[in-house]
Amino acid sequence: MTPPRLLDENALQEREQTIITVAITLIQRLGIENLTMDKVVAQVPFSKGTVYKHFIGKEDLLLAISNHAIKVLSDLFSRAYLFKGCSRERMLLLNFSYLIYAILYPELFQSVICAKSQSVIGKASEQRLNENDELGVELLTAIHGIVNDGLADDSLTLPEYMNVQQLSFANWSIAYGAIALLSGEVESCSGRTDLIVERELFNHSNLLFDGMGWKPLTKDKKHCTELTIALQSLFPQELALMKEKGRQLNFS
Amino acid sequence: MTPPRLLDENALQEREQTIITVAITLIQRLGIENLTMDKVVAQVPFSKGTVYKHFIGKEDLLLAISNHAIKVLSDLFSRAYLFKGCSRERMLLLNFSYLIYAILYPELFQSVICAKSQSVIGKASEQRLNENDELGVELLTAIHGIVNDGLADDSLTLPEYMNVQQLSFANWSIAYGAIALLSGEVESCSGRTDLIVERELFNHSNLLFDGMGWKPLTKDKKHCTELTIALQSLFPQELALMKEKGRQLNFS
DNA sequence: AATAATAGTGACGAAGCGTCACTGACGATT
DNA sequence: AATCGTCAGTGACGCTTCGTCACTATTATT
Repeated sequence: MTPPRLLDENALQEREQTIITVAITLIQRLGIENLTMDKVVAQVPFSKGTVYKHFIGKEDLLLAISNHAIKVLSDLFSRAYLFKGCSRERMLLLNFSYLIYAILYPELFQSVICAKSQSVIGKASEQRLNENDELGVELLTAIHGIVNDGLADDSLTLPEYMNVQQLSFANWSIAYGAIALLSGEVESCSGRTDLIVERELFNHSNLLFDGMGWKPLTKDKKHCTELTIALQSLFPQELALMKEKGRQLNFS
Repeated sequence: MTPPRLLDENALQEREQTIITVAITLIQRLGIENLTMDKVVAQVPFSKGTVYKHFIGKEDLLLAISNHAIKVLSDLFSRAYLFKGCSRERMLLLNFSYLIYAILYPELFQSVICAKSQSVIGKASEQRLNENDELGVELLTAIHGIVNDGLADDSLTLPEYMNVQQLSFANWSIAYGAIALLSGEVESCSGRTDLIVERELFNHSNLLFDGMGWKPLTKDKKHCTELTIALQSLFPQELALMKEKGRQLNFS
């Protein structure tokens, strides 16, 4: 006997996306700490059992949200990667695309961070973890690409004891540090009076790039107005959205 | 009538410390995600009600643990601050003291990060939040101090658009980024093959310091052996403990 | 119509959090 | 010595959340 095929793959995907979207909305409204499966189920046109067909548990759903979030970020990264400009400028743009993302979608940014914790990873499905890995690699690809371009046109030289991966990671790491500590309503860093996340990200990036000898150095060229223009051309919609939120980037 | 004084302040403090210690042990054993008040109560010689006299909720206990953790870190920081050496070397040492801390006490490191989240902050007691602020400032004091020493002896000059606080924060931020992404068993950063936290921390720190123009620059002096020696003299016990754990620092 | 296999449901058990009505101990008062 | 008032301490209980599973509904095949 042939087992009846009642569910098409497409509808399944769609339903999964519905659940994820609802969950993200709930996180926006109530905060990630108040997300419960019961609330998700209540907001969704199917029952608990069905939701649990898609996600083996709350943590699996969280990781799915994180994966969705990484896809959104990935899009911003690739725009920075494809920008026509010198490599150093593009890397700075990439860092700022990360910032824009963190400001515009704080709930997504938070989900990704939250999903890194052992408590989530330990309970998510194998498949979703694999997807997470792939997406992570995809993100790094953009960074690697820019570093490689810098090496190719000689505006950047590898320090003797560092390879491309390490340089790329250094960039990711400093952007992550500044944004995680300063962005959002997270009371992350006491004594952080007068610290403005976009300004610090700008400064940290330039200090790092100067330290790498990534040309043009700050002493030869102020990257400030250039960045403003590039951001405007690359992320017009996003900046407009931020303006609506009453948030404008300001690095003087 | 005189209200009977039956409880002395000292015993209260001691009891609170007992609870905190037990909770930390539980976190070590079971992971922070599996810490429950019931388990703490079961391990402690007094009842739930009494525990809740000290901590208004689970989150309050978590913040108390975080505060304890910061005190431990503070001690390491001040040792780095008091080291006899040039300012740049001391700042590098401070960053490494942070790393040692993260490796030696991963549960404390994790508690601090965890306690930054809105879900914890929002439910902790006012008093404990104040203590947290003070401790945070204390931490930054050591960093500020080293930066100021660097400025005083002219090995470091403020970039025109940055002040002491910003420079200090830059250092904190890059150390945080590297350690948070690479240290511990947190599956934080996919595609992180071949990244070794101590080596990357070493590199990021030096790139940043070079970018700041903090003398002596890497091109004039390899800071590698110097760091090894200083670490051995400042943190002999800690390094020995790490060795016991089968973990040695390796930045080549 | 009967059957078989899958899709979907929601009541329920387990576990965790935090409360509150109660117990008991001790000093003060009579 | 008896009574009272106050406060430390207790743990059973109510509430919420998670995730399961026995059951119902739906659809394709015979």
